[in-house]
Amino acid sequence: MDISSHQSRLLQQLNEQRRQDLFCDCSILVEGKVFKAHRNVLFASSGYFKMLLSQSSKDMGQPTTATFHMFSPDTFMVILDFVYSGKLSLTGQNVIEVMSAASYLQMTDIISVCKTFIKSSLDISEKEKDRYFSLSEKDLNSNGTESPCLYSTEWRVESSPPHSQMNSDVGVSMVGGNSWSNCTYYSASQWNTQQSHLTKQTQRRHSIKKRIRHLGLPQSTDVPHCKSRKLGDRASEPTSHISQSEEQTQLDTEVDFAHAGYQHGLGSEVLPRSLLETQQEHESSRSANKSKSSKADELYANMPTILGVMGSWIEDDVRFKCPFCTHMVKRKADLKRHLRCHTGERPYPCEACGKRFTRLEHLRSHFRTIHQACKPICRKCKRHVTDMTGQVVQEGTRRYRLCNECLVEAGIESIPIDLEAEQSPGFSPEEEDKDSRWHFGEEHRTKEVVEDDSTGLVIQEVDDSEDEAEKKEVKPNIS
DNA sequence: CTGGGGACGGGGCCC
DNA sequence: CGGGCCCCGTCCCCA
Repeated sequence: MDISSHQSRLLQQLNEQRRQDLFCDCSILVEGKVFKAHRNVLFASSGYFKMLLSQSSKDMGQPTTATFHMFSPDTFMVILDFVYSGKLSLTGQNVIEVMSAASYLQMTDIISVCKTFIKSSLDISEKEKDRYFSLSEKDLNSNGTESPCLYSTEWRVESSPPHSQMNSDVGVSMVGGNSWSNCTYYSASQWNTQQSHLTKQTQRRHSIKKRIRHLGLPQSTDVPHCKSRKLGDRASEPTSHISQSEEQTQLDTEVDFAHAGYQHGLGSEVLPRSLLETQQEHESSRSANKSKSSKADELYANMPTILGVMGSWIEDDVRFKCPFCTHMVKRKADLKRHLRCHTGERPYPCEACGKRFTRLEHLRSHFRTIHQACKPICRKCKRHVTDMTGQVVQEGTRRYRLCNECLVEAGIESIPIDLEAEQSPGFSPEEEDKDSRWHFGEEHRTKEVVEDDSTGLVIQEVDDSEDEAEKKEVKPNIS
């Protein structure tokens, strides 16, 4: 015989005990603030605590203390409230940090809710567009500079938490019939309060930024290398580990955010680099075409809404706030650029190596450095070299310069490369189409680098009928 | 293990 | 508004 209310009553009882500090056998220290909780509950709710507490299970009689520095007390309170109530209080400001913390604590339910929250924020933003225009224009017109009634959106999963410290002074109205999606209005004073909260979050931004990189979310970088992530910022934690589930969460999140482009892998698998690069090449073919209607552009198209949600006016200076983090920029275009780090899209693929970039300038810089050997410096002895005193050497798709001495020392007979004929991307698109061996568009030619074992040479194969299957002997492969 | 350098990402801002 | 430059921070590799 099941009594359905038993579970919720049990949870309520535990929550009550926690509030009254009854039978609490675990202390969690977050930036100096102490939270009391029950080991059993934490153990059952978080993979992180499961591991931590099972390691300290020998000391069952002793109270356990855990210390965290990577998220704020407010964030942990949201999570702890969820653990004891099943209710998660998410806002546009805290969702990233809550998700980051949940990722660290290995609480997949929270991560899922955060993902849903973010997705919903994008959906809802569309509906609010018209509303924003009418509001913001009227507000701006009324006094020229200030917006007396900026509004911000906040969402809550279920109702308010038992003792949420957030949003205690805001009015709530329903939006779109979504039972857990509320739109919250701020008066000017309330907005200031919110801004001070934001400022505090901004201070935390740098610490969270690193973690966000780990999440593969906004700051995700260098993904094709599947970099092993540094754990330096976690070294101070009681245990420093990244679980499989966190890894998976990162992947899932990345895929959800950035299905239009750059990916760690698919599903829960971490793909080997070779496969990743193959995928990236496929993606480069597809997404380069689609880059103009990319995720960032979609977000950008919704920008008025987002700005309505997040914009603020500081010292007569309009600034634009990113809906996904605390970053603010002065120009809309900068926000558009910034959004790419959230969507994960990299519209600029390097045709030489398949690596993709968020900006054309990064691609150019990469191409000059890696594939054009533009630096007149001997890679070995670091001396300055000229065309007379050194040569360009190719190693795979990578080119660099060696001085004549180092060339001899390495036993390489270099074959000069006409770098002038190989324009880097974007310098002169028309010329590029005619002359360059490596292209940064995607569909024109396919290039293969073939290693000839018999000669030890790297052959670049350019698939272009007009070039009569030009096989170009490039350089000795010195690897 | 550590420091230096290279590669890259991202922000500010000028043109 | 996009392109581009400069600067800084981070990560990784290597000596």
